[in-house]
Amino acid sequence: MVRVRFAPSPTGNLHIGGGRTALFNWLFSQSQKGKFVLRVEDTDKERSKKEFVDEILFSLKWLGFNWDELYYQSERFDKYRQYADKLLKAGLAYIEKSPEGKEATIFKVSPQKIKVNDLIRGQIEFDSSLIKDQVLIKSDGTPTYNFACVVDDAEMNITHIIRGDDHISNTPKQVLFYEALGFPLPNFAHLPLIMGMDGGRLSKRTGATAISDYRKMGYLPEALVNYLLLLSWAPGGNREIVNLQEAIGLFDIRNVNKTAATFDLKKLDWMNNQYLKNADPQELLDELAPLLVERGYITEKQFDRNYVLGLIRLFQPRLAHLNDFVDWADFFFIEEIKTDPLAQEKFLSKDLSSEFKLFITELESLKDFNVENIEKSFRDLVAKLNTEAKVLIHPLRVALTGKTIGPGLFELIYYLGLERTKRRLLKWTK
RNA sequence: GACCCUGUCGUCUAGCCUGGUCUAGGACAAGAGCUUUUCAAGCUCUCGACACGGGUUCAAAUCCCGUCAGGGUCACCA
Repeated sequence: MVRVRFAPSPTGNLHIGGGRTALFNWLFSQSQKGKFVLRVEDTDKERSKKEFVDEILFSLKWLGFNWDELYYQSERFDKYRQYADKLLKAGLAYIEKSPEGKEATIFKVSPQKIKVNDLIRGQIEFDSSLIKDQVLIKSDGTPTYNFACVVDDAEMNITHIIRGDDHISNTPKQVLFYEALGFPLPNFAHLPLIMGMDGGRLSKRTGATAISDYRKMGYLPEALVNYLLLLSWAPGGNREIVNLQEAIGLFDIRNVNKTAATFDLKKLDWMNNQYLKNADPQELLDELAPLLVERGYITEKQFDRNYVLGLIRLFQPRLAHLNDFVDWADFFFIEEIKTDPLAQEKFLSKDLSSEFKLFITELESLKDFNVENIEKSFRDLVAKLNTEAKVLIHPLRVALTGKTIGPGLFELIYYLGLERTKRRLLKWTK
C-alpha cells in the first residue's frame, strides 16, 4: 500500500512551492490508490503558529487535496527521544554537554558512500565523510528536523518521499538514520524547484508566494492546480487543460521533469481565463456574492439571483480574475457611475442630444424590450440618420457605463433596463 | 569555496531512455491580420530554441567526455 506524506512547517503560509509538493504527493497517492498523510512539523516552538496551521489546512482543502491522516510532531516528542536513546545505547550516538550543562544527543556519522535511487533523477551518490556529526535531540529536548522526519516517516510507514529539490542534501543524512535505526529505506523522488521570473527563488519580491494570496487575487483553485501541474509535468498529446481527476489517471512520477521551472503569471492568467469562461455561473456567483456584498452592490439577504447570473455570463469570457467582475460590472450596481475622463473627452465632448433622444424614443416604442429588438431599433436609427454604427455606439457605451470597454452594447442595455438607460442618456442631453 | 542537481524558443514544455520519421512540435507572451460594437474570447499568420567544445557513428537534440552557465545545500531552522 502506497503511503505518502506532505509535511509543512507552520512557520508561514502555504506557499506556491509547498502547494506544488502537496499536489504531486496527493496525485501520486490517488493514482496508486494509496494514502495521503499530512504531518505538521511544528517542532520549532518559537516560530510555529496556530494561525499558520489553520491557514495551511485551509489552503490545502481549497486546492482540493484531502488527507487521510493528520499528525503533529509536537505531540510526538517522546518518540524521538526514545529512538535517540536507542542509538545512544547502541553506541551510534553520543551526548554533548554545553557550557551551561545542557545535553544534546549527537549522531556519529561514519564515512561511507551513500547511493540513493531517486525516482525522478536516477542514482545520486554522496560521500558521508563530507557530512559532520548530526544533532538528533537539541539541548532543549526537541528533535532536529532530519531526525524527527526519519522517525515519523518510518513509523507512519511512508513508502514514497516526494519533496522539493532543496531536500536532496538532507537525503544522505536521513539514509544514515534509517540504517542506524534498522528501518527499511523508502523511495525518494525530488521535485524541481519553482523559480521566480527573475530566475531566483520565488519570493515576495517577484510576486505573491502564498496560495491564499492567489485565492484573494481571484484565481480559481482548479486553474492554479492545473498551472502548477504543468510546471515540470506534461500530460502528453500537447494538452494543457487537464483537471485533477483526469490527471490522476495520466500521472506517472517517472515523467516528472528534472529542470527547475519559472513561475509565469501571464500563463496563469490565461489558464484562469480558460477555467473562468467555462465555469458554471452558479458557482461563480457563490464566490462573487460576498465580494459584491462587501462593496455594497447587493445585500446578502435579497438580490435578484437570476439577474446577477445573467451579468456574470456577460463578463465570463473576458475575466482574467474572478474579482475583475466586481470592478468591470460596477455600473450595473451603482446609480452614480463615474465616467472615465479620457473616454468622456474622446466620445462625449460633442453634443449628441438629438441622437440620444431619438434612440430613447425608439427604445420606448419597443413592445418587447429584448436584446434583438434593442439592436434592431439601433440599426434602424443609424440607417435613418445616415451614419455609421460606431460613431454612436462608443458614445452610448461611455454614457451608459462610464467605460470604453465592456460587453456588447445591446446586451448591456438590456440588463440596464429601459429606465436606467434613459436616465443615463438624458444626463448627456441638453 | 566544497558537495549535489540541472541546461530545447523570453517562459512552460514535446522529443532524449529505445540515435535516422526533427528543415525540432505545442502552449503562454510578443507582433500582424480577420471579426468589428470597444475590451476580451475565437480564428489565421509571423517572430523565436537543441548552452559551448570535443568525441562515438554512415547519421547526434538524443550516447560519452570536458567546459561554461544557472540553481540547491552546507544550523542545536524546517
